[in-house]
Amino acid sequence: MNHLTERQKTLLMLIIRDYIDSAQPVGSKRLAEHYHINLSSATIRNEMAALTEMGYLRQPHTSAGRVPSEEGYRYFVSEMMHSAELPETVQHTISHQFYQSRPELDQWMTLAASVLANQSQGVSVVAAPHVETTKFKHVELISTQGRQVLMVMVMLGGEVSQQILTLAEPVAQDRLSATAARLNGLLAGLTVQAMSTLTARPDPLDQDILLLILQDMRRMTDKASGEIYTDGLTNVLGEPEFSELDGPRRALKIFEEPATLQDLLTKTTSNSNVGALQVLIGGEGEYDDLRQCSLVIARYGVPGMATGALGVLGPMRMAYSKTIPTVRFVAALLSDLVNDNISSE
Amino acid sequence: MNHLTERQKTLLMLIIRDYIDSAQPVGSKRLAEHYHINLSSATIRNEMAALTEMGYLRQPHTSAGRVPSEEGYRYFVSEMMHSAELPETVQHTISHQFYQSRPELDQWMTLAASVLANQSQGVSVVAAPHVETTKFKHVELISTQGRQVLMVMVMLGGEVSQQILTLAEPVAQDRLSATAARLNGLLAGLTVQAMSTLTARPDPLDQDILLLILQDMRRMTDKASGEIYTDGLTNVLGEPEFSELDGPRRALKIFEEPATLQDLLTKTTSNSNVGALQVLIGGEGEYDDLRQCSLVIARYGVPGMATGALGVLGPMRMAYSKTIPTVRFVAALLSDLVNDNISSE
DNA sequence: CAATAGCACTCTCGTTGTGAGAGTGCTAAC
DNA sequence: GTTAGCACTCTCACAACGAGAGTGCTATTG
Repeated sequence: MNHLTERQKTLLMLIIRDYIDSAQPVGSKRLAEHYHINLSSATIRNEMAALTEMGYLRQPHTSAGRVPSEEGYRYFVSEMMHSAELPETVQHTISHQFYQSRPELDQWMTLAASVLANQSQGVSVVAAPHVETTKFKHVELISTQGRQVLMVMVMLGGEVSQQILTLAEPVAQDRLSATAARLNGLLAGLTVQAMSTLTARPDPLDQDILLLILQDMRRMTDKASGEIYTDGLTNVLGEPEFSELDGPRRALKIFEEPATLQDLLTKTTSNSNVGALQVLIGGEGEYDDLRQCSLVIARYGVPGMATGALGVLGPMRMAYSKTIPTVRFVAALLSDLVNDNISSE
Repeated sequence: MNHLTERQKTLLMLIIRDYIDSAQPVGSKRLAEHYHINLSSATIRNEMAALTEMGYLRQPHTSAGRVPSEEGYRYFVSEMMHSAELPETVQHTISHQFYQSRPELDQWMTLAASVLANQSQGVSVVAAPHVETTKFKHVELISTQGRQVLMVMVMLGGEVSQQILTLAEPVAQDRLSATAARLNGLLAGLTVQAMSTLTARPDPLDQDILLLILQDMRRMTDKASGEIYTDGLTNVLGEPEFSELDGPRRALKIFEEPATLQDLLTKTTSNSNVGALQVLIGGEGEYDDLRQCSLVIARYGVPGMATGALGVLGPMRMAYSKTIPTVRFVAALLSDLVNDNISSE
């Protein structure tokens, strides 16, 4: 595959770079003039023909400039992947924001989404970390009124789930506290699997709550990760390809279906390790709604403990050179934060 | 102002109705043919000229049909306001969804946003109810690791706030529980005001936590309502006025600035009672970004206890006849739910 | 033999012109 | 008061056309 001469390589890079910020087909003459390569337009034409032949470029119609093909972008990105680093000043600014925000998960998620969207000028998606082997830590039962009880569950990783239960009949706070205390002793450190093998509790209230806890933990394990945070929708609305075609507009529909989004994030990153970046260009033939878009995703967190995914969606000609390092950096940052949050346990 | 003859009235209604679902200027001939009024196109023209004179209609250019002006929409809406009711079957379907969902606030909010968006084909906004006189009920302190402590606070209305604290030094769960118990006894039922008059606690940990509780309750009171839920963005993206002009596109920017949205919701509904609907047409001269849009808002909840706001944003020619009853119905439904949730206290 | 200059060819795009169609306002007749 | 008729205006869709940009190919050059 990699039978490109050095000259073809730089040419291809230039073309893609130019197209990314002009959004218009780039021709041989323009290329020869704007960038000081010591080549005539004719030579460039020959090379361009070759690159087109090889599938890296495409021409919208006979006499227009060339436009990168998906293959072209892919090549471009693979070059970009290793080299690019976010400028130190930007790194500092971002870290600073994180460390001075309130140390809560949803603050971090929102911030991450915001940073990604601003830096990349695309739409950002951040999926909260999912504790992979959820272990029970603590439950609180708080009577709020009549028959309604607030149940707050804490997992070992710090994940919290709250739920309002409606009991068959009113129960005093004393009895609730006693039940909670007994269950805390019994369940501390257990996984869902371990819990399901327990024998029935003598006290019927204990038994009822136990079942609810089990059910809730299953629910948390089932949905791959918690919530999804998004930012930057308006960034992309202005792009030329979004105002004309309605192809890319369909892509935005994804953001209204959390389930689909979840699926996409987890599926595409499940086989990649934390720290590795994945770039999905033009839906890769699989995702029809993303035909004209690209997606840069990374998994973050502590493998085996808690991981989440985050990424940026944009037009196929998105500013990869900015997006890729940003995604990588934010993923690393969040990994650190998650790690700090878990490690002492 | 209301010097319209009966005939002008029906004509105006017909024109607006037609424009709402055709999105095209409506002419006298079309009107005479499609709807069986016993009038010739010439007569209709005369009436249309009169309506234009009075400011209810407008013509994009000399020889095109008429288009409703903002004033026209306003008239239309005021007629609609009282009469319209949601069909019973739809009412049942919606109620059903609510009563079979998990009885949690954020489930309800999400559902409300979804229902509003689907029914009205616009963008929905739902602001969680804000407990107006926040009263403390209960606090739990749970050691999660080292120096970090999870604080869960429950308010009388069932509102919950959780926060992770980092203490100066590790504290055992026993001591945390004791502190929580003491504070629960001390603070139960108090408002922020009442709390601030308390004298300092003897135990330094108690005192620290007390301050944090106070701070957190202030935070909850300050931000007018809790979170904002949104749905249906893609509904509106397809509308003709959104694909051409970028005026309305700016309106969507609002949804990325929770603060602005908050402001809009609270400001415009603060002087109206729960149950009353407000329709903002074309930004009413105040909101520049909403120039080409309309907004149907209602306040819901239990006045004096906990109220929130909800609404639908759409193009100026939105389906008011569906949106208005839906907004009213969902507001009433949420009011009931909030009421049920609070009343027994 | 790779690089280049030159040239004929192709395709898009913005402009201009034109005619059909839709809608209006006005006046005169019912 | 209502309507028929008519002249007028304006938009919109379509066609023609020329400028401009870009290409591929071939002959020439260092």
